Amino acid sequence: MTVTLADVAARARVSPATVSRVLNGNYPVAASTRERVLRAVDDLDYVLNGPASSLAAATSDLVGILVNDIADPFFGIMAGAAQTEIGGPGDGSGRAGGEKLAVVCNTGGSPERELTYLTLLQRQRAAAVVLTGGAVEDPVHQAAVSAKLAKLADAGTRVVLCGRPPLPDGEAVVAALAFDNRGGGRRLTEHLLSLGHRRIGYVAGPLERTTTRHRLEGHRDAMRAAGLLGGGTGAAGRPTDGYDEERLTVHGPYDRRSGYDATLELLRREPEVTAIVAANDTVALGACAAVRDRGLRIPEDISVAGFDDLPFSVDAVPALTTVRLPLFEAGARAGRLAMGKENPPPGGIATIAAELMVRGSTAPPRA
Amino acid sequence: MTVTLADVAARARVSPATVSRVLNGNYPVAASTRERVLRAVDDLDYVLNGPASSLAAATSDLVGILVNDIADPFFGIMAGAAQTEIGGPGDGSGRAGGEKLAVVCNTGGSPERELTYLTLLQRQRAAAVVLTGGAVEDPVHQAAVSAKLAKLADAGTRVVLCGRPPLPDGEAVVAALAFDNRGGGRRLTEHLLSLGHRRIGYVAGPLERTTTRHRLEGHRDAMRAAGLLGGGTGAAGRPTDGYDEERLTVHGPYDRRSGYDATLELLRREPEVTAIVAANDTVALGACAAVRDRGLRIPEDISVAGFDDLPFSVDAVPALTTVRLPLFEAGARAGRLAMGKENPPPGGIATIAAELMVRGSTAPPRA
DNA sequence: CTGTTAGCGCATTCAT
DNA sequence: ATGAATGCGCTAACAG
Repeated sequence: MTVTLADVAARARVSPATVSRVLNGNYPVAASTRERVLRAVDDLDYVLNGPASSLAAATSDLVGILVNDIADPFFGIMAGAAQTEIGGPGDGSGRAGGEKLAVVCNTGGSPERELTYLTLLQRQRAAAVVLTGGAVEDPVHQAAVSAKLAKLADAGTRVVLCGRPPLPDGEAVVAALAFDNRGGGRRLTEHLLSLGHRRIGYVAGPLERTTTRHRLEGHRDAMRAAGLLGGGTGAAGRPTDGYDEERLTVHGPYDRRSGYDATLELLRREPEVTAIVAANDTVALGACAAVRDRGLRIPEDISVAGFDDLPFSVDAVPALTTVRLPLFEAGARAGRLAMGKENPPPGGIATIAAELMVRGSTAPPRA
Repeated sequence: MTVTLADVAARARVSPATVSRVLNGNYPVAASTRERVLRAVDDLDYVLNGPASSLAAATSDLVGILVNDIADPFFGIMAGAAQTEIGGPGDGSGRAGGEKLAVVCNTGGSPERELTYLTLLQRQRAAAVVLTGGAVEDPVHQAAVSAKLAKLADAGTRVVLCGRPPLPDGEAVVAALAFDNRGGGRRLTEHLLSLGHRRIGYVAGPLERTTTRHRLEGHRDAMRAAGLLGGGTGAAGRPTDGYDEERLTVHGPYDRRSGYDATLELLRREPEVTAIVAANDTVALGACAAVRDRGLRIPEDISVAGFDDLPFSVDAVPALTTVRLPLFEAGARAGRLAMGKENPPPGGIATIAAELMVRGSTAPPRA
């Protein structure tokens, strides 16, 4: 019923092997016979059987891109950029030549689903896998992921990390592109400190996420350097200077609502807060709404800052002070790395700079 | 080197067929032998070979979700919702049982890439395909897509449309979930008219897109009913009542920048405009920025409205008047339809209602 | 309930 | 430059 390679071969009066060769283009074929074959393909409307092809070749043209939340532009931008590099521009014929099938898989931030997708990709003998965004820090899960990635790499799958810190045992990955979340977080808080803020509330992301931790650490680095914090991360705790960091930190998911609720909570705990730093721009938007609903002005009464510099942040009112991450560039680079179109950075690890964007949502505190 | 089903069979002292049966669970197997097989699978760390399995079974567990722009939450929300229904909750084992691999493919709005992805999915013998968002109206391309979908359906792939109008020849699709873009557009403009607006600028989406056309038609329906428009779509043109619709309509992509630029252009063409209707919320955000940059207030000087009611719209300042589309619900339903978990609507077509959300960005024009 | 037997459709040796 | 033959790893009848 369905037309196969043999049918094409028969119609073109060549052997199946020859058809295979022109389709894959990895082998010299006389121009005339190629023409004949191609015509037969079109005549018969033949479409290669992917599974059969993958079985015989022991590899597929599938490339998986894992994201934590597909509804979040943070991931959408990276994934889209990666897909651009992987899928190729398309030849316009719709015939789908040597293209890779770049597909994005939404883990929803769930470790189980991440593992499941990885297994599914492994099962499909994926050509490459790109993991985007922060990792869950649970040691058991991390070990499981590392083991899975090692197996994937072993089977010839190229593994690339984008916006995620390198693996403890980085041998399995082609490259890791990590954002400088810590440095960005530090510079953002330094900016607030330089404006004169001292009581700064922090709406952090979900617990046990590398992104959350690094941004928060950057914030606390800056606070500590300003003498506003007691014992630092991992250091022996000594009494804090007037208020403790835990009280001014609230954790929650990376969404608008979390920013809203957490900000109300911070305002309740510490009415004297003059600035709110949010885990990311989406959270910051929620924070802004909460501040306004409490009848306070931004930035006159309270400064608010975000992270990522998503496209909508510049249109917020007032425009959001934030930390810019080159999401598109990083995603595109990850895509090229996954395709072997670009050489990995030295040591397989690259840290991507984060740039402070000062805009209207931050200003000196009231006297 | 790589462990196969036969290895598992040998270790469990059963036949390969039995292993296959426990793995697929579609066949009665004694509990004791199942245990034995499962243990062997774990011991050997066996992972099913997807291509081989798909080849033999003549179907794969891949489900494709096509989106126009993965960086746009409009698509991200639908795709994420669909994926939730398709991927299943994950069994937590990471072993990946009878799961489907829901993957999203980003066409970037390009007809060629859409076709390419469809071919790739066809090649993979995908179990189902979900097409989201508006379609390109070019007849040649539409015919090509229809033909491709017919072939997919023919090969047993379930095709579902989500947020896209039904195909002319709808036989190929399981179901089409269409948004009532026209009705939503009409009600939005009626709202503005009822506030007293008469000179309304329209920032439309890209040309030749169903979504663009339907929303614009709804707008013009309302304008015409109010006697503010000349000859309508397809009707014989008669002189318009004071100004022509073309002059108050600017087309552009569905992005922030388009909204910004188009709004400046509208303001230049017709300084007396009292309201701007944008193709969607993202565009509306750009429009707001342009209005402000021109020194005008929202909504006192100019009202602005969007479409979709994306999560950030309620946090805009002032909150955006818009038309709410139940993106998540629609995506989830499309996912269930694709999995055959839900019965198609009568005739395979369902129109999904759009709800007007009146918020702070619209108000009566100045006297 | 379990084993045996045949392919699924293609890529790839090895010849020629 | 092309053809012939082999097997990739699994599922699906069919037996039993």
